[in-house]
Amino acid sequence: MLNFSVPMHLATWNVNSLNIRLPQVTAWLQANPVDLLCLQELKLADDKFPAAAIEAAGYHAVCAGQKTYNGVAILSRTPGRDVTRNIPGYEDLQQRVIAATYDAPGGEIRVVSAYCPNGQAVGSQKYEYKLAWYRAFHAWLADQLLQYPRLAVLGDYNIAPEDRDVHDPAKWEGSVLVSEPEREAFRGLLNLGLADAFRLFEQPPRSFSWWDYRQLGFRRNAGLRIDHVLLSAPLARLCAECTIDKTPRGNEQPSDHAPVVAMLGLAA
DNA sequence: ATGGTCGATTGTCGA
Repeated sequence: MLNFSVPMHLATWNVNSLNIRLPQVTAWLQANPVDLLCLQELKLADDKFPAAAIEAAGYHAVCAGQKTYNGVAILSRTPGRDVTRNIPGYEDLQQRVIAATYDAPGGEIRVVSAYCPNGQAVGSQKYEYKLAWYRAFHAWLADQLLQYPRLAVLGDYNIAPEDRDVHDPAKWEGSVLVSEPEREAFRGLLNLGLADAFRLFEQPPRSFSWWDYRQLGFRRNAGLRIDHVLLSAPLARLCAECTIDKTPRGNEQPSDHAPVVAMLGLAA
């Protein structure tokens, strides 16, 4: 018996303003024709979403935007359905979550694009908001997993899960993006049965997805790995590769984040 | 040395 496998590429990229980064997004898609791209930090309202340019690039899109801050989208080769915006039941004016369902070989896949709160500083109000938001996110993902066994949650988690995800763990110890309560929140998602796709494979040491614009962060590789692809067990079993594409971080006028790409080998 | 750079906005905040 022959077993056919169809590759499906899923990606996530915090673009830090889709207005500024649109040409880089379409150029990246041309060079990396992924099946699905989750975007974060659009920083534009829904009526300003560049739908025509995205369609011209060959992608459908669903988005949950707002002026100035936050905003998420999912670009896809095939249209999404059953779109969910925000975390149901969690009152929040900040547009941080969008989810949709996609047809794929072997059955439908549920995809979440998330821009998790930054938290600003440990002990701040924004930090407390971050931890509360993560509790709501956790509960909702538990429910999503019951409805959708094939679940992929991609985005900017604003958490570096382990010290090997930090360029200078001593310097960062205990600070926001790295603190133990945040890492505990991240591990809580893994304990739902989600796998960090990047860590399913051997990876180059000092692999990061975000570098501060200041202090020549990228040139010094002074970064953090805070952008993640989490996969439910049925998808994790099919995951054959997960990589960070540092190329666009070297562009002129880059986003401070790099895209993360996961490849699934789906049964035809 | 407590800054530094971006983006959205036009003061200053958020990251």
